[in-house]
Amino acid sequence: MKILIVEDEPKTGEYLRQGLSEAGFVVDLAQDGTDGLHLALQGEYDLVILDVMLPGLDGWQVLQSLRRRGLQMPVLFLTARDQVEDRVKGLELGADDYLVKPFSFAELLARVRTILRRGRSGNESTVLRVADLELDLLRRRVSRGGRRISLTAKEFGLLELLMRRHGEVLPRSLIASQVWDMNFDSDTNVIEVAIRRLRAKIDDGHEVKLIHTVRGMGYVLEAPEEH
Amino acid sequence: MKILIVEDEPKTGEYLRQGLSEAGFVVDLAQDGTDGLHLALQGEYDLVILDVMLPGLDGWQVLQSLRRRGLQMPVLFLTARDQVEDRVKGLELGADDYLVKPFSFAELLARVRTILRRGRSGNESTVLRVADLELDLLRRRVSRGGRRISLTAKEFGLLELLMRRHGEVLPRSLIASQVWDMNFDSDTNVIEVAIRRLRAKIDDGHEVKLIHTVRGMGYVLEAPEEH
DNA sequence: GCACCCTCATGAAAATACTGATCGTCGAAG
DNA sequence: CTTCGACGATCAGTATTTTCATGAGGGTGC
Repeated sequence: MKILIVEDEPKTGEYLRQGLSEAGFVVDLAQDGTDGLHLALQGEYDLVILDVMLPGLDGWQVLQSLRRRGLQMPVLFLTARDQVEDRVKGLELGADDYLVKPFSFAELLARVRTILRRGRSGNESTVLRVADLELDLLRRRVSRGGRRISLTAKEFGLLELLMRRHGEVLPRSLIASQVWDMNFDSDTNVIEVAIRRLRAKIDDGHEVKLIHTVRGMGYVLEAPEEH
Repeated sequence: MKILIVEDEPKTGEYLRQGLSEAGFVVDLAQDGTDGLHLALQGEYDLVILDVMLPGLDGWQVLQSLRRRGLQMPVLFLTARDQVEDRVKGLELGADDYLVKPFSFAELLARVRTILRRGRSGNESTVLRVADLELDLLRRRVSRGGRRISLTAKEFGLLELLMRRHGEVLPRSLIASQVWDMNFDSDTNVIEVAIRRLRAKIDDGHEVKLIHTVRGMGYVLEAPEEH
């Protein structure tokens, strides 16, 4: 899950980035409306968190531009205490929720999780399952065949992506941009290495392998066909 | 399921009413203690949410009157962060649980559901248990394996959070916002230090450790897997 | 003065990235 | 059908970076 934060105050922005990334999200941070809009237009975010008070292009203009260009990702906006009209305006423009500053990080996290869950048609569960492999998003735990497996943060993020889109072949460039915050830089093999480590934990010692390489295309996680 | 909210601040009350009714509860709202008590005495509520700071008849008096007249419905009360005595007092008077302001709506909802699920079960509800570790909210005491452990206020608050959400990995920023009132402060390591002190009291000298670090993600309290 | 809780500095450990070598697989050509 | 070449995948070992634990020092409030 990838989140864009648009917040001009560096300290707040940095803190939000840090906190959300501990909570398992991939986070980009833009310092003003123009940059924010630019990034958001790439369309690769699952959620945008938008401060309304921004120098230059303000929060509504960003939101408006996004919606006008057909981008439908959820938007959570941050507004000042007594600006009640703000929230009405924001919701009219198509925001999904708002938070009044100052807010607690716990509150933000709860909202973010609610919004992201909402999209997935009623699936209240925090557990992803493929065959006998389970990944619990909230507890941040993974198990296969009931046996607990401990993963590092990157491994967890990678597996989460593979499981969310299981059955789908994911190109390396996609993996690079979702799990790492990099645009594919061909002279590194971080991904191969990460896949290898993940395989060691997930597939080694199991008859049925779940992670498969698709030559020239990428990787896919799926339970093999029955015969 | 019918809930009564007693809250004098209109904005908060309205917010709670709205949220809970969206969640599928039937909700009544009283603006002061007298009205609240009056409504509650009709005895048709499954839960009462009670702000302790009320003009006129305060939360305690309402709670006390209810219990004295034999009404046993669960009561969840709302208290300020620094009023530790309030929490004890409330539990002593027969409330079922409390929530510290400011809280997130998600938190409230979770607490409400827990209380309604378990029904009214008196003082048992004031003790949190994980493995051989016990935390008594009412007496503000902690023990492990029957041996008493004395904690400071911060340590107690931290442990309470960890125990309430045991099994869940808690990001530092979440901990910071819940236990401290630090919402956007990143350059501090209070949490590491507090965890260390807590570990010294909870885990040192025990074979099974309950507090675990999850690198890059946060901390979790849980009993290790059995094999 | 005594708890308590914060900050700071430092070292250790873990996670991650990089390097370069080897291995496998696929397709083209014989 | 077989062989060979090339590209990508895999792997181990090492370097680097990030994160965490820890002990000490100092301030604050009761």
